[in-house]
Order: sequence, then C-alpha cells, then structure tokens
Amino acid sequence: MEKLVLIDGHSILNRAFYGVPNLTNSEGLHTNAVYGFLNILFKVLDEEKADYLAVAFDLKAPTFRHKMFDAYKGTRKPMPEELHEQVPLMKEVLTAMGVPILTKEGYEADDILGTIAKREQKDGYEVTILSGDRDLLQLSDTHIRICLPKTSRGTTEVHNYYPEDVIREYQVTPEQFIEVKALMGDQSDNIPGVPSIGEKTATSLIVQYQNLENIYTHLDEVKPPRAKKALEEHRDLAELSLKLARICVDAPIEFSMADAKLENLYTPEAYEYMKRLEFKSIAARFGEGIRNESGPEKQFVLVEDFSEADALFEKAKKEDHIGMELLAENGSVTALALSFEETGSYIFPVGGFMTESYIAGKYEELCRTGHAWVLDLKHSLPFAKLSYGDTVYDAGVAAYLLNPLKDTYGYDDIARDVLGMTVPSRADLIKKMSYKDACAKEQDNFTRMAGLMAYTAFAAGKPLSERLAAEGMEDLYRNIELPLIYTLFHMEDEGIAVRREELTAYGGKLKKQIAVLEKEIWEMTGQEFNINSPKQLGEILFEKMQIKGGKKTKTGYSTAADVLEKLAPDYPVIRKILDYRQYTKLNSTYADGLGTYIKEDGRIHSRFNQTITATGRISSTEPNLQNIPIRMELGREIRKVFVPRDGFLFLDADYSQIELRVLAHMSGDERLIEAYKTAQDIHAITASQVFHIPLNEVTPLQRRNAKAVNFGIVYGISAFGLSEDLSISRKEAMEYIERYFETYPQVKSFLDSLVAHAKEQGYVTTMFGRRRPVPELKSSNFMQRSFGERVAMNSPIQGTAADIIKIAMIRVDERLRRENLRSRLILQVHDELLIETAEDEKETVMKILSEEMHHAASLKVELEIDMHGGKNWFEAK
DNA sequence: GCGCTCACG
DNA sequence: ACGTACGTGAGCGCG
Repeated sequence: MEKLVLIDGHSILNRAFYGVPNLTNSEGLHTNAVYGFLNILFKVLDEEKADYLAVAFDLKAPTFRHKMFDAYKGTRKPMPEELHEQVPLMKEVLTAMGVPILTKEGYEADDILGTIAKREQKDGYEVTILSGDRDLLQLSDTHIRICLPKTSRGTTEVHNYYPEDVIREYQVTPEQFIEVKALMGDQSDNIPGVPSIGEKTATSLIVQYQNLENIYTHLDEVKPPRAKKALEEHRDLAELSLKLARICVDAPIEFSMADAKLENLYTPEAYEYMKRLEFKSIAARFGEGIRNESGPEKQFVLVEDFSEADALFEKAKKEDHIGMELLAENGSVTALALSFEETGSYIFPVGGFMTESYIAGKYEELCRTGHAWVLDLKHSLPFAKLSYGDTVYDAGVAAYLLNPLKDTYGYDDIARDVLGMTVPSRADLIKKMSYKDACAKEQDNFTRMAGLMAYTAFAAGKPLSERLAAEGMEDLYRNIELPLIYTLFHMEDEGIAVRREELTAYGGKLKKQIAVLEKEIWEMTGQEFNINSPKQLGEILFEKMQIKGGKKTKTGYSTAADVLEKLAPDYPVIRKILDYRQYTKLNSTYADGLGTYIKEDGRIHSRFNQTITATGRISSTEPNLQNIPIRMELGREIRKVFVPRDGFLFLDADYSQIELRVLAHMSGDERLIEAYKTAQDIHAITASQVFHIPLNEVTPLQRRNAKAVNFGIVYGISAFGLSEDLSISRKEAMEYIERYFETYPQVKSFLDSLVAHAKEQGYVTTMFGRRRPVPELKSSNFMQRSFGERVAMNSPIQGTAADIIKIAMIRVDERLRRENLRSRLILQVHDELLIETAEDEKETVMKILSEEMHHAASLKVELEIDMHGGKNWFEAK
C-alpha cells in the first residue's frame, strides 16, 4: 500500500518555533522554526518511507467558521514577529524541495488535511497526518494515522494514533472526540462549549451517551445536576460548537496525488536555501562534504603496537596538515588521537611500551611541526613543553572568534557548525566518566570519541582558517589569541599563594559577627527565619512589618541592596540586614569559598577562560579571582591573604580609564582627545566642559554626575539607565546626555555609526577586528532591540580594551621569560595585571610592565597606567 | 536548574 | 506601551 504523509504546516512550524532555541543566520533572519520543521520532516520521512508528501497551511482570509460565529478565532493565535517572518520562508523552502503547499480560501489547514486524508484513504492509500494539534485526532481512521510530536525531558517523541489508540487514551472514538470538544469548548480556537463543563465531565457524558444528540434525548437523566442545568440553558451553544469543532472532510479542494509524488527533495534550489539559512547539518544531507548517514563511515583505528604507532607518527610528521587531541586530564595522559586523512583517525592509548611520556612526547613533536590543529591546546599544555614560537592551531578558540555567543566549543559543536556533521558528544558516549575510566570500561565509545575529536580537528582546520581570513580575523587569531593560550596556561600553572590561617581567621571574625547580627535581626522582627531567603525576608519586611516597598520581581518582593538602602534610614533593622548580607557574602563566597581551592602548594590555581565572553574579555573560574572585593573596606581586607612567595613582592598595574581612552581614539572626538592631553582628572574635565564651568570650580557632585555619564556612554547610554544610577528624573538624565553629545559631537556620531553598522551588517568589530554579532537588533521586541543598540555601542569599546590588555599580557609574560627573570604574571582583572616580582627584579619588572602596557596599542591618546607594589594584594592596589 | 543577590571591571 | 544601563561567576534558596 502506498503511503501519503500530510503535514499541518502552521502547527508544526509553531511547535518548532517554541521548541528550538533562537537561531539567526548571518543575515539576521530568524530560522529556528524552519530548522525545527525540517528536522521533524526528515525524521518522519526517514521513518515512514513515504511515497507522497504535501503540507497544508491556513490562509489569513476568514473561514466558513467565521460566518457561523463572529468571535471565532480559528487556530491562528497572534504570532510573534520572529515566527511570522518564517512562514513565507518555510513555504519557499518547501517549494524549492518540490513539496506541494495546500491552501484553500475559506478553509483551515485542518479541513484540507481532513478532506484529502479521507479522500485518499478511500482511494486505497495509507495516510499519515503530522500535526502538533490534538484536535486532529478526530480524523484518525483505519488507514489514517495521526502523529503528534511530544516533548518530554528535552527529547521529542512522535506518538501515533489509530482509532484504537485514541480510545485507549481518551476513552472516546475519533468521531466522539469532536463531541467532547464541542461540550468542553476550546479557548485557543474560541469554541464556546457549554459553560462549567470541563474535559472530565465532557468525556464521561460522551462515554455514557455517545453523542450530543443522544445527551439531549436523555437530558432528564443526565448527572451531575450542574451539567444538566448548563446543557439545558446552552443548547444553542453546544450545537454551534459541534459545528465549529468538526473538521470539514469534503472541502472543495483540488489535489492531485501526482503533484505530491515524492521524488527528490534534494534539489539544487533547496540546497541553496540550506546554505543561505546556514543549516549545516541539513545542507550536508544534500550531498556536499561529509554525509551524516549515507556517507562513508569514519574508521577509528586503535593502535596498541609500538612499532605500528611509531610508523604512523613518522608518516604524520610528513603531512602538511594534521588533527590531534591529547586525551589527558587530572594530571595523567590516557591516549592520543591523530588524524591526517579523510578516512578517519588513529587512537593510541597509553599502555605497554607506549608510556605516558612517550605519548605526550609524540604529541609535542607533532605540535612542533607547525601544522597541527587541536581542539583545546591549553588543556594539553601541562603535558607538553610548548610555548611561544610553537604555532599550534586551536579549533575551539577559532570557533569562538567566529561566533563568540555560543556556550560551548566542544568537538561536537565544531563538527556540527563547521563540517555539518552530527556526531555524538562526549556526554553521549562516555557520560560523566573520566578519560581513564572510559578507556578502561567503555573502550569502544572512548575510541570513537577520541577518533571524532582528532578527525574534527583535522577536517575543521582548513574551513576555520578560511573563515577567519574571510572575516578579517587572521591577525587577531595568530598574533593575539593563539599566543595568549600560553600566557593563560602560565598564569594557571603559577597560581597565587593564599595564607590559609589568615583566611580562616578572617572567616572566624565574620562568622562571629554573622551570629550577632542574626540574633539582632530575629529580635527586631520578632521571628526566627532564614535571612538569606529573599522569599522569607520579603514576606517579613513587606507583609508582616508592612514596610512599603512594593513588588518588583516576578516571584515576589525585591530585597536587593538598592531597594533596602532606600528604606534603611527609616527602619533600623534594614541596616542590620544589609550588614548581614555583606558578612554572609564575604564569608560564604570568599572566606569559606576560596579556602576550598587552596592546593597542596599553598596556592590557588584559578582557570582563565578564553572562549566565554561575548566581547573578548577573559573570565576566571574555580574560583573567580576577578571579583575579589575592593570597593568596601571590610571586603577589601581579604586581599591581605593573597601574598607573594618569599623573597618576592606584588606589583600591580592597571590602565587608567582604558575604555574612555579607547572611545576617544575610536571616535576621534577632538575635544575628548584634547581633554586627555591636558587634564589629569577626566571626570572633572568632562563636568567642566559639559556644564561650561571652569575646571577649578567643578563641585564634587558635578564631577560625580559627569563620571556617571562617562560610564553610561561606555555602556551604551540610555536616559533610563542614567536616571536610575543618579536617582534623577529621566528628563534630567536626557538633558545630561544631550549636553554631553553637544560637547563631544564626534562621540555621538561614532556611537550612531556603530548602531547603523550593526543594523546593516549584523555585527560590530573592535580595533583589532574581533567581531560580535548583534542578532537582537532584528527583534520586533523593543526591549531586545534597545539592548542590541547598547551592545553595538559597548562591545567595540569593551572588546578593544580587552584586545589591548591581551597584547600587553602576552608581551609581559614573554619578556619575563625571555629575559630569564623569576618574576611572573599571575592575574589579570580586565584592566589590571598582577605580577609576583622577585625583590631584586623590581625595577626591571616595573619598566617592563610600564613599557608593554603603554605600548600595547598606539592610540590618539596615551595609554596611562597606575602601578603599586606591596607585600600583599591589599597593599599593592 | 533557575532566579535572586552581590562580588568585580 | 514596552522596562534597561555593559561584561562576568558563585552561593543560596526553592521547586
């Protein structure tokens, strides 16, 4: 029997839209719904072996149901713009694939599906209807199967319904399903139903009386009385609803099975669409590059014989392009994976004559060839003596530069995004096992994972290089990001010494005070409760104590510091709560928190991540050493526990207002540049110029306001944000901004040009070519679009500053090593570098820091730095 | 796992 | 009318 697959277009598109995370191609087109639709389509076609295929869509025009009932809405709920724009796109894609699109004025897609399904069933076809709408179950028949995709725990399963399945799940036949719907109504379709009859009552009534007509025949006996009364009063509604709910199966639709005959979906036109929409994995199905299913399987060969291994390594050395991954973690090497041909990879597990140091040594040698691509170079550096001068290409970092907005850059991500291959991830293959355990217990999966890693590094290398070059990021990649990998590894490896006893003592002091404050707060509120629970705290303050503060968050009252701070003068307990918050924060995150990271060498080895931020900054984790307290005196004390090793001191150098200087340079604003050339205090001179007053007459308040405006400019100014920050009206904030832009007109035109560029190109760039896509600018949502505008203004500034300090870091680290100094770069905090400096090298290091930070970039204003020394981090700031 | 809060630049 | 300043990471409470 030949098979016909019919798809409910809007319904599946809608499901896909909400089920697939936001996607945009580089033109800024939203594509997630189309992507999800195609995936469902291909999945069903793979499973069904369909012979015919057609997709039905609703039209905008009113349908016969509107003629019956004015308030009828049909299945078209208001559609978000992001989805709406994908409807015509979806139709174009289907047309390009040769799939007929069925529409009929005056009818909904349901009616088209119903009509054709019943008609073709009669003609002897096996019909499958794919929809996300349960209402379609009424069409289920001997040879009509309804498929509803259902998502549970992240995975989508398709449930199939023949009539017996409908009965099993809903106790009623497909025909009776209509009657149930008529009784209970449907909010989304605006089918009125009978008031006060819900799904349960409706189902039991239909089970008992089969249909509406029969219910009314036996109305006297109907129970419960509530239902009886409602049915009595609303007979007209019930009968109208029955007509509205019934899908039409004899609509005047012309349809020829010949048009729906499935021949070849994979047309060149459709392929062009897949490329344009950047659906790599779908494009790959169309025949280019590596195929998901139909292509040749990769061979992952386990090599355990020493001489075979050695021969392969020698062969690899002669290749001009190889991919590798050293599978090493927790201080030990498990295997090396190597790939230098399209057919697959070789995996060399540690064991026998192939010792850890042999494997690591071979990895090192192959890295030194200068034509190796790896997935994560920094991870392998503890096992390989590589440094500046060894050019090893890192695929993760390359993928990050090409799209810094992603969460992960694993081999599976790169295989998907660059190669159009869908491959199982590490978690899919070895769950949460370590490499060591996986290699021992799940050798097949481990081998496959390792093989995929090396193959991905190998195959993605060239396309990644080409894309970086095409997007103007070759220099950024080669001269900044790749060398930085070594710098960051050195910092991680070096770590920073922390005095555990002092940290514990500091924590003890905090804990004592916390206990006191807790007691006082409980007494003052007359209740023992968890002060750290915003929920409990909000209820006590704003309900029990009747403090007026109003709701602010989705979940309840806001108890954030800025809210409480306003209330503190009137309620003594609020001050205590703020103090309590400060103490507990310091205790849990810093005193106790940092303590757990001190290693046996007495040092904390934080990780510096290179592929996290959207702007190009680095981030620090486990623990985060970029947010150690400094603004409040009590918190600042904690810096005293960070100390240099014996015979060393700390030198701390930070850029003075690097972001504003970057702004002055990039905008080319003459007055701002001039301001930097003449004045020491940029915020004061801003106040002087903006408010037209002599510099020496600027009041502290005026300076503070000017400083806030300067910050605002860098953040992508908004009157609202500035007004919040300064606690002034939006009108006043607006005036400040206007005055600022009058004073520095080129800053205004520069920021405008950034937004315009972002709107046209979909991204902004830093001075060094780093890109940040800004998809939010395409949003129909005002808030999101405004966010996009601020991002377009901020990212080039923040990103350029990040580029500059990265250059400085590399040069400082490289010079310390090349000049055989013992001093080491140990931390970076966005505009600040901390060096553990040998006492006798102090002057040299000061000179190096000063020179390299100053000359990291050549701007129209000088890059000035402030430097301090000390015997701990507290003193060195 | 997510929202809130708060530490930093 | 909408409801925000930009970029991060960690700990806690809660469902």
